[in-house]
Amino acid sequence: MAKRSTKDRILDAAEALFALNGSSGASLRAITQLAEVNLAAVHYHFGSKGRLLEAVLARRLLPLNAERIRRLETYQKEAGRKKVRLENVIEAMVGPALRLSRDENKGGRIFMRLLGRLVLEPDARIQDLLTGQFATVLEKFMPSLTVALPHLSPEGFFWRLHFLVGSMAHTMADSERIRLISGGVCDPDDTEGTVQCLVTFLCGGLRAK
Amino acid sequence: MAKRSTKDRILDAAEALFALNGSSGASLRAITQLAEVNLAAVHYHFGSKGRLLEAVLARRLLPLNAERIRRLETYQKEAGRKKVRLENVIEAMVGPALRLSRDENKGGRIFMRLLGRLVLEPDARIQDLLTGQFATVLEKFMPSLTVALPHLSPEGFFWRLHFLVGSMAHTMADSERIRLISGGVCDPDDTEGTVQCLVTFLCGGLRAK
DNA sequence: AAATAATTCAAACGTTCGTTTGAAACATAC
DNA sequence: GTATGTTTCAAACGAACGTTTGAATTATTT
Repeated sequence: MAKRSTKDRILDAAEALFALNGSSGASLRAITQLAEVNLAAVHYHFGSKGRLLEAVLARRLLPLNAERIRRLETYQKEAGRKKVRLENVIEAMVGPALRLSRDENKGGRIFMRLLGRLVLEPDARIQDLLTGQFATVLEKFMPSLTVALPHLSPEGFFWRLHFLVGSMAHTMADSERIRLISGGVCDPDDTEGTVQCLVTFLCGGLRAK
Repeated sequence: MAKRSTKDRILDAAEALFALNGSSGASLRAITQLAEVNLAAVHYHFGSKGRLLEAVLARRLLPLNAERIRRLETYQKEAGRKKVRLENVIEAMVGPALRLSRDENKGGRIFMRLLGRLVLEPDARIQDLLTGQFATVLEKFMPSLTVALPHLSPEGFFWRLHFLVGSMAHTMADSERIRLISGGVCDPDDTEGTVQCLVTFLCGGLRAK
C-alpha cells in the first residue's frame, strides 16, 4: 500500500470531518489524528484552519466545474447550429456533480455534504469562493439556458434556477435520507437512475406554465 | 416597551446565533451577551446547550407543521369528495413554511436559515426531532399526494418529494442569495409571488413525464 | 561525507469553551 | 416582617481549542 503524502492525508481527513461536523465543529486535533499526522503539520502545509478549508474546497470544485463546462460544450457541438435540448443542458449542469457525489473512490459523497453545509456559512472567504465558482459556471450556461427556456421572464428564469440549485444540492448533500423517508423504495446508489429522475423533474419544473 | 422574559430573550438570541454560526459555532457566551442575560441563565432555564437548541426548534416547528396540516384539511373540505388539486396540496406544504420564512415579526427568516443548517447536522437528538416532525406531516399529506399524482411509481414519487424538499428548503433558508445571483431582478420579499412561482415549478416537476 | 533545505515532532502558548457553584437579589407566601 | 421558593449573578472549574516554537528528524544537494 503506497502511503499518500502528508498533505493529501490532511486534505482527506479534513474533508471528512468538516463534512460531518461543520467547519467549526471539526477540530484540527481530530483532523490530524484521523490523518495520522502531527498537529503542527496543518499550519506548516496550509497556514491556518481557514486556508485548509479553502484547499479542501478548491481540490474538488475546480475540476467539477471544468467538467460541467466541457460537457455543455460537447452537447453544443453535437447540436451544431440547432439549439441544445433542455434535457442536455440540465444534464451537463447536474450530472457531473451528482456523479461526483456518488463516486466513493473520489470521496465525492463526503465532499458534497460539505458543500451543502458551506452554502449557509457566513465566512466571507468561503462565500466569495463559492459564488465566484457558481458565477463562472452560470456565465457559460446562460446562453443555452435562455434559448431553451424562451417562455420565461428574467424574473421567472432566475427563480427557477434557484429552485433547481436547491433540488440539486439537497440530492447531492444528503444521499441517505431518501432511503429512509422512502422506506427503502429509492436507492441513491443508482446514480444514473437518480440523474435521469432529477433531470426529468427539473425540466418539468422549468418548462411549467 | 414591555420587556420579554429571560427565557424568551435567550431563545431569540440563540435562534439568531445558531442560524448565523451553526450550533457549534455559536457560543453560549455570545448568546447570553446578545440576550443581555447572565451566562448561567441558560443552564438554569434549559439545562444544557443541546436542550436549548431543541427548545429553539420546537418553538417554531410545532406550530408550523400544525398550520400545514390545518391548511391541507381546509382544502380537503373545499374539495368535498373530489380530489384536491395538486396546486393546493403543494401550497399547503410549502406556503406556510415560506410565509413563516418571510415574516420578520416572527423571526422566521432567521429560523429557516437555522433549519437549513440543521438538516446536515449529525447530532442524533436533532435528527430524530426533524425526521419525526417531517414524518408526521408526510403521513397526513400522503393520501392527497398519491391521488393527485397517479402517474408516478412509488420510487418516482419519493424521489420527487425529495427534490421538492430541496427546492423548498433552499428557497427558505437562503432568501438573499436569489437577489444576488439574479442581479436584483428577483425580490425574495415578494412572499406571495415567490409562493406562486415555487408552486408552479414544483407542480410542473411533479407532473413531468 | 558534510552542508543545506524541507519536514516532522512534542510541548507549550494564551483563549475560549460548556458547565458548575454558592451567594445575592427578587418574588411570593404567611 | 419574617420565611420560603424562584431567579439572577460573578466567579471559577477543567477541558478543548487554534496557533506558535524550537529542536529533532529526514531528504536533498554539493
